[in-house]
Amino acid sequence: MAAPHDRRILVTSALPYANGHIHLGHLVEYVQTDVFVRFQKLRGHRAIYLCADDTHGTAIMIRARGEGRSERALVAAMREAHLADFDGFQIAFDHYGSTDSDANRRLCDMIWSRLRARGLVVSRDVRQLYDPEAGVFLADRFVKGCCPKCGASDQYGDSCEACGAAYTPADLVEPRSTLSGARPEVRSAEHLFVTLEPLHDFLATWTRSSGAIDPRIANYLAGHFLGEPLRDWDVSRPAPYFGFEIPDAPGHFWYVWFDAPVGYIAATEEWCAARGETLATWWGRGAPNEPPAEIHHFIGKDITYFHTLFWPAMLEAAGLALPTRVRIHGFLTVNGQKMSKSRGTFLLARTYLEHLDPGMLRYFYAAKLSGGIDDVDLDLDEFAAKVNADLVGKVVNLASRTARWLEATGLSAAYPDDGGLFARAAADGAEIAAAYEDCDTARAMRTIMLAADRANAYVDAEQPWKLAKAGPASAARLQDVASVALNLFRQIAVYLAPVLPAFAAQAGALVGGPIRSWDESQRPLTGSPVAPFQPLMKRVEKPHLDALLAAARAEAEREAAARPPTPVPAPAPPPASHSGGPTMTTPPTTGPDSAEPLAAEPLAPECTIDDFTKVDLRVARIVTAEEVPEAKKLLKLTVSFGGDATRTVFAGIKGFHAPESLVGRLVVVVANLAPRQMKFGTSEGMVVAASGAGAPGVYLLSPDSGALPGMRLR
RNA sequence: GGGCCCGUAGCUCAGUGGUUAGAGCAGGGGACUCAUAAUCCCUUGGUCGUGUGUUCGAAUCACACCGGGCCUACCA
Repeated sequence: MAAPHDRRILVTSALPYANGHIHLGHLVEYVQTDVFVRFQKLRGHRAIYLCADDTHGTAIMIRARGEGRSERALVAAMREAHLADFDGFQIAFDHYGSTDSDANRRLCDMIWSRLRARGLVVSRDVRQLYDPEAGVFLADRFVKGCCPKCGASDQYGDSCEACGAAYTPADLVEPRSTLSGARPEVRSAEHLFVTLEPLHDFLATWTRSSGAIDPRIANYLAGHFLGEPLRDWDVSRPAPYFGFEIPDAPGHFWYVWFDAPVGYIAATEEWCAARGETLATWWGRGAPNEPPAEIHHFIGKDITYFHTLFWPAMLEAAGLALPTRVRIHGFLTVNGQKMSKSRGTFLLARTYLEHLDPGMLRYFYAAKLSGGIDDVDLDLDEFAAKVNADLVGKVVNLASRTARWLEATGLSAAYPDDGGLFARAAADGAEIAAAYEDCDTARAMRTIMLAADRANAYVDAEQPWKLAKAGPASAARLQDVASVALNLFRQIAVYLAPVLPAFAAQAGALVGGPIRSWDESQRPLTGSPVAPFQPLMKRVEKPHLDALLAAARAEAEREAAARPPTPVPAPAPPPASHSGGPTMTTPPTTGPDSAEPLAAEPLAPECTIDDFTKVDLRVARIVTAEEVPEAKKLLKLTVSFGGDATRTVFAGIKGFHAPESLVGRLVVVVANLAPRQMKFGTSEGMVVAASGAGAPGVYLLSPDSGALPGMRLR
């Protein structure tokens, strides 16, 4: 290890695929990585945390097609969602790129030409199933048919779930494309391969002796891949493919797994460009006066061989720095089982954020992760018990039971005799730091909680509440006791800061200011003012967990309902009895409102007041309302903003509101919406209405009586 | 079928050759009342999966078996 403050540490998490939202399983890795990076920064090292969206490949292409938009539109939308989720969980990337970037294209090109120059690229024809209707080659999972061994129907192209037989898609009986239903044909196409066998010795040595990977993994690789000649790696896909076209092989695109890890470097380059640094500082192999940077990859066990064989092979061939360490973790289970949509345990990041504090999950993961590849189980009862006992009962309690006595006086001017408690916990810092360094956060958390236990015992023994009642004679002693307790509290907050950044900030606001350095755990504070105590964390209660699971289940059901590949028929118009207006369909509510509508449609990402004011909402009066006979859902309305300002608006409320009942009533209109040419005329605005899960219908909004057309909503 | 990991108190785990095996949570009893029914003290609870070895000494090492998990499969 380099001198303590001389380390340059580049850290990555695996790139999330732009085909889906972030869930709690992903977050095991991002939390683990973020904790590691925050720890390194707190220790004063130069650490950067880089990640990116993984955007290319067939799955994205197919999904974009299905949604009737471009791949880039899909990818851009998913990026926003990913970033909002990460932000919610306090995952602090130094840069978050995309594999669909200019930097990535250039770097892929660079690495590719170096592979070419070393003669590692070979070309060969591959016979693959082709969907003549969709016009694409089919990956194994896009083909279904009957198992050639046992005849089971509806099996995927690689293996049979019924009898376990393995085969190739071409072996399937009565194969069909899951994209179009067409019968695939076998076609031959040229593919480009990276031949890895020339790097066999290098990989055998590197996996075994570089220290980058756990010996157990090295053994697995040795047995599984390195015990025989390495197979060539197929890195190209014929058009059409969403990705980068290979410059010296027109019509061929780099396979998504080729350009994905290069995204680590591309993100670094973008980060460097923004700060005037050079890429070689991080991915170069070092110089006499500049040793190479440390590179730490955090990944899940499912992508082990990409990161321990292909990736180092690419880096070696390209003359770039090799990973210092590949950290492999297991999967997440919930209540002891795989996350399951039908059980309601498929928990999306944003669903969690709507119900619970992200810090609690960060702590729970930290308390569970010990650096190994075992799966992590999120048992919700255990989660609640652990978070409540440790964070609320022990740590937060320390401040909440003593801070009030120091609001007036601040901390004692000299650190009082505490029987060696602070010094002991300060000495524990070395062990805690070693555990963090090792990604054994479970050990770190255990050690920290022991300090919290000792601190609470101290408070009990000193009985500051009695000192408080004893009056001025005991004031100095009271201040001393509380000063010790708050110092021990802040010391713990420093140790927990990598895991609980928001909590650490609040602790700093209470006493001592922002926590900037690990060293702050080594010296007690004296004389500092103490702010009024604010609640730092709420206990997890059963209803919170029940609501979370209910929301997850509702989400899964909503998604399942939206999934059928055949176009969903337009909803049939409801019975005419619904058309009398909003009052008829809304029974008075007595008990608590259902959680269903919100659960089914989680809140959108946060926006600013500026975002909101871009939308000009006005009160308007409906002047005319008429049926559009050919339209299934639309009514044609003329609305007035007062005076002679009127607009023609098509509103999707047919069947829920009789036209004649609408004339004269006040509604809310998006007044500055861009005009939209529709089949039946131009719509010059949008009438605001509510709809969602839990009840059918579309509900118009009405202002309180007295509002005038043209008034703005704000 | 093969490989790897795990099996310690009701639960989650620490302890990996050396005094009567530990912690947190849960259970029981008590104290306190400052604190988010939080905290503190005492306490119940384990033939350390089973068996056989190695050793002066085994939860810890070896072998076999039983049970669980992960990975991978007519190739390690």
